[in-house]
Amino acid sequence: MGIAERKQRHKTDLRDKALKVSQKIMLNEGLSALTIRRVADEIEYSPGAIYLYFRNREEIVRELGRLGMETLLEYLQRGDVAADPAERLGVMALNYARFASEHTETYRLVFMSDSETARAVFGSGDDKNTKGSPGERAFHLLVSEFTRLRGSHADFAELDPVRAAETYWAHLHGIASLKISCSEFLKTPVEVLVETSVKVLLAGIRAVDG
Amino acid sequence: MGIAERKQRHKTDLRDKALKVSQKIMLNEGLSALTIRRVADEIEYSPGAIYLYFRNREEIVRELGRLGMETLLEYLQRGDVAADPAERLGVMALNYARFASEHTETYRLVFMSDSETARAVFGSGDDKNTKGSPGERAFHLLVSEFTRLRGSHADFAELDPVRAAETYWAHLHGIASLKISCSEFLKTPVEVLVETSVKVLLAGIRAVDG
DNA sequence: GTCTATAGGCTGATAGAC
DNA sequence: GTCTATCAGCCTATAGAC
Repeated sequence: MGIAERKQRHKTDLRDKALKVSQKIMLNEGLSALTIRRVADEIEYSPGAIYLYFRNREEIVRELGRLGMETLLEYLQRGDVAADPAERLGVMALNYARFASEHTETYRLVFMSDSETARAVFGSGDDKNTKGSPGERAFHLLVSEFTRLRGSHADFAELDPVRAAETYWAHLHGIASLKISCSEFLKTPVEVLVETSVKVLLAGIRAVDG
Repeated sequence: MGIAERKQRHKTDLRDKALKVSQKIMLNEGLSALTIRRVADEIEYSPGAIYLYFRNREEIVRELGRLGMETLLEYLQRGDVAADPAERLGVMALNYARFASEHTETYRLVFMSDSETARAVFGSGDDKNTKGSPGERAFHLLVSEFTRLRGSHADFAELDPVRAAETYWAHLHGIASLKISCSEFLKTPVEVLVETSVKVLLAGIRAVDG
């Protein structure tokens, strides 16, 4: 079956290559610069050939979103260096903001465009993956950290982990996305905003739910 | 000069008419359905005629954003019914979320697209308007409310109004925009999220800055 | 089977007739 | 001031060459 395998390999190679140049185009020139013709040019094939590997442009974009969410997951998991749950939440918050600033177009694609894109990233992706989509796993990281926080600090005994994670996420997303779309009007630097917000949120959750 | 005035009136009438149908199209079918041809059809003129009243499609979109921000300003000013600064901040938060859910496309346009749109709305708009752009005035409402809060409650004596307003805004924007782009994955209803967030933020600010 | 070339239908924007 | 005709660009999708 060497020939069939070689052909299959050739096919996935070309698909991967197309995805890589798509990622490069999005990073350097923004999502709107990502056109079928452009991708085809870049990998030196005709526009029509792209449709052998992707159903349409949307599928390329969705794939880029999924890849981006895996990167975000990696960023968040780096928070594991800290020992204390509260401290870990702080590190995760900074890493979240760092991801948004280092992968602006990806962040915009996943979290700031229409719900369909988000659904593709959060909704059950591969059938094989029993752990859920990258997006779900990223959110679960937050939830489990709040669960640990509840267990380790008496002040947080009454905290609802899912509710707290959503509040936390919403706040971080607010900072990250305002920085992207209204940067001139956020006078405070993002890092400062994130760090004070982490303090404020944890203190507030302790005072309200504790 | 009656003739010139009549012509001028006719011109502004047509421009207003074009803006109104544009607003309607954006509301009902989304911004992507707003095309020059579509607007022209609706007001029963040829596509080329649109360019007599607007430099290009971008100018129509910008105008829609500016009009939307004036509406947001009205929503926020309804918070004045409450007597207490903290209570007013709560009402403003709910009205902010309500604006986002009732004017989703406008909200997305102003706060979730590229910085250029935001700049058009926040940046100094009309030369005549000494009070600043609608966006700046909306933000100023928040700042002055936090200033009043600082003056009226000893617990908030050390609060930085601008910093607090940015934190507050970021959080509200986070909730509103996640609801728009990732609605399936916010399990908690927006109103609940906003109300608990207001409590958490005020308690947190009091604990940290107070 | 794989890929090229091209058709057909959108879009924004402009030049020139009337 | 308005319209028609048109350009250039994007997209999807497919017939047919190799």
